[in-house]
Amino acid sequence: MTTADLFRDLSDRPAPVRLGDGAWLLPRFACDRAEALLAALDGVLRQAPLRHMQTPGGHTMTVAMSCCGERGWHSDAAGYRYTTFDPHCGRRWPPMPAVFVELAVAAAATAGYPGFVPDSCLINRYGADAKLSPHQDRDERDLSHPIVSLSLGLPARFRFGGPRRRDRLLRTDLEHGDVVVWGGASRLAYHGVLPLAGGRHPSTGDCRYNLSFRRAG
DNA sequence: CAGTACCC
DNA sequence: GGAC
Repeated sequence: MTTADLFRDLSDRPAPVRLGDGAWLLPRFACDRAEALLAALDGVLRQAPLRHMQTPGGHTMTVAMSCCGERGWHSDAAGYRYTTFDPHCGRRWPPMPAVFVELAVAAAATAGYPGFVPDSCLINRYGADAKLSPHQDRDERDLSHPIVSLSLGLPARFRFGGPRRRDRLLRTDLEHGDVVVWGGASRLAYHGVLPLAGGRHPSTGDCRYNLSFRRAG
């Protein structure tokens, strides 16, 4: 950490918003690093292109996905799982850029999860009409590690509930640079994203990116 | 039969 | 609600 990091003025950032027990929205947490994150994302996606995965039930996901880090999430007819190789090309997933790791570590620590270090980043691109039905992130080996979720580009209508599918889902808008962290009692909370509204963002054009950081292995 | 990172 |  540099001196500039230590003395960066954080006073213009809104206070964290509690979404549940152990779940926090950190508004605009990544705003000052958004361009560096997007530049690094560009490099990752050149090595591991976005693709529309199949669900085990036989549907094509509307969200386009890729991964970086030691492990990557994958879905096909055989189920959900993490792999150390990209099934698309048979090579390792691209390494996780340092700016990704630093952002995830800092956000997790801010939300009460010191010591979190991701080994996997799932990249989701939401184009027009893309959505993600409510689901749990439960394919990771050790659920004591939180999920760190970064939003870039167009805003999303995010839904966040509890560990049972029937639990009420709250709705909150996620904007460019927002980070959501959930763990502890909220680790298995159902969450989803409503269909993306149209529009244009200066940094990403007509889409939204979500980067979710996990420790999968 | 129950459940769904589904669909209409 | 239905199809998988």
